[in-house]
Amino acid sequence: MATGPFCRHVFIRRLSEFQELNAFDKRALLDIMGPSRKFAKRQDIVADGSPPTSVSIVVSGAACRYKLLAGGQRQVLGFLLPGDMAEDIGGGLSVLDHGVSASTPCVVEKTPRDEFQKVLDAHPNVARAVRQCSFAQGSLYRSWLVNTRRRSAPERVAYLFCEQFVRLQAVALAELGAPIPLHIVQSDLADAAGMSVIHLNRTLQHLRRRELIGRDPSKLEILDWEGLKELAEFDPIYLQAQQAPPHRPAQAPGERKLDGRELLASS
Amino acid sequence: MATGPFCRHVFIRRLSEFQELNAFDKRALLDIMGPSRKFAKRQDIVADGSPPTSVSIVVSGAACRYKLLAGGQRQVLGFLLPGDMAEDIGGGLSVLDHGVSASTPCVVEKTPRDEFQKVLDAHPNVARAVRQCSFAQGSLYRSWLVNTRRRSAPERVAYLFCEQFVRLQAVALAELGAPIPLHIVQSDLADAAGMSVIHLNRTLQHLRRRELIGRDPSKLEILDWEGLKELAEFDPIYLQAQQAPPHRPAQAPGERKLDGRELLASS
DNA sequence: CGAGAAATTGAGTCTCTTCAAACCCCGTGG
DNA sequence: CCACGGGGTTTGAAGAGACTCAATTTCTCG
Repeated sequence: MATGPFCRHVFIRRLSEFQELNAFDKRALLDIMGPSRKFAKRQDIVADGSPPTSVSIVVSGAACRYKLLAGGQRQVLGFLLPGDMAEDIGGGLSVLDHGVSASTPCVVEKTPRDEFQKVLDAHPNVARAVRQCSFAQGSLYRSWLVNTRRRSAPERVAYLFCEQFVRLQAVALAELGAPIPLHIVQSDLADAAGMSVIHLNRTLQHLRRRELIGRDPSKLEILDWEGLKELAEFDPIYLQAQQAPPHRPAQAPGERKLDGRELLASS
Repeated sequence: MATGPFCRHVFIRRLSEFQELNAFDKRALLDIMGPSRKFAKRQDIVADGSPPTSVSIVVSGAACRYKLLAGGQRQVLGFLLPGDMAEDIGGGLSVLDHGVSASTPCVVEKTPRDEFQKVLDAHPNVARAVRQCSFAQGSLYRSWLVNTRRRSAPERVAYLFCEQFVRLQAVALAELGAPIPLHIVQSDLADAAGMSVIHLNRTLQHLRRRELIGRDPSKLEILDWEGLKELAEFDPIYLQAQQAPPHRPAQAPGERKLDGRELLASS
């Protein structure tokens, strides 16, 4: 049964990290999920300036939010991993203020925004979960803001790696010791860290020389997690979701809380 | 009557920009509003690392979100104007990831977080409005992220001025032609623009020489709005709230929509 | 009127950028 | 099988912007 505690849908798993959902909540969400669609590397999942008529949920692969500037520069605003939503549900803007494109091949589900809105109105638990998601986003933005402006190039890059690793770990896509198949090109990384490709390259060499990361440019291998965290002043608190606090509306019979172990195991 | 269309509470006016609220919604909000409290300039309204047990709403004055770094540096993450909320309501974090302090003397209302949560669960309109507020926050963070990393010092500062002006205008605290009594010290501005005070000072002189802003350091006088916008590549779309779209639940009798003119006039 | 805070100026240094070019890996077509 | 080509990566060198340290002036308020 799709609404059981081991629900496989990555989006519902994500929401459940923030807020316990009952069977009706899950059912309602599953009912409105759109068909899944594939996106090739570099393809836009949602274009900057398009009207937000749907909500896109990344099911697999990685994507990035970005903004192009007049000078042709590109700033990456964040990465999306499985379970993340691309658009704000019911955001006030009539058009999107940034684009989202696939960093690796992606599978995405698009749901009409109105359907989603209805579920939110009818299901306070879901509304809470989405609210918390959006606050978590805010927290992420804040950390990027600090990181991007206040740290040196090596620290900035180290920070990105730390964050990426922890987030990947949370969706069971990475673990310490194993190299992470990050198919992100240096120019993407440079756009995220806000520096030129040349400087990014030199920065990577610096991190390699300090034996913090591996030498293979095609993947990310963390050699010294503690050292990387220390260099980046990385503190993962801001990434941690409150562990699904119990809640007000009647709980559906047979439901129980997922613990972290199960969440990872079921993916 | 406090719940009428000309409701004077700045927070309800703010929410109404995003989402039309009925009399019950407004009543419920007014009922839980905490007592107002004064904060002196520089005083913490909420401290970094404190548990988010309440929701603080700025009623008058200006405040800023900030984060202190290990090196003693401070990054300002955004400014709060009347009607803004300091904490995320029901964010997943067990402690705040940043502090909020008064930039000018402030009046703030603190409401217990749980009360707020209950209103959100029971009032989908309010939930929508808050959701949209939080998305608007996200939009603001994104623009800061771009601004902070991709623009030169004069552009960055010009951008901050543009944004501040438009936001102040939205709450009827500023208008073109009149100098704005911005009691923000240069060190705050420097922390927001992410540069040293010295460099900020030189940047201001640069903007003055170009006759974009006035020479008085104690207030912000915009001499050439168009020029400032152009320099900053400033596009205010991201600040615009959708103009209170009509909505689903039954509208309370006697209620009608506020238009922008009335909103400003009633403040 | 004095003291401290805020704003301003000067000088030297370093990070990061830009421009330019070489390199390397890998898939393609001759 | 190998030259060709192109994206991605790496290297070199010069210059601009921003930072730090240090000192001076101006403002503001008790």
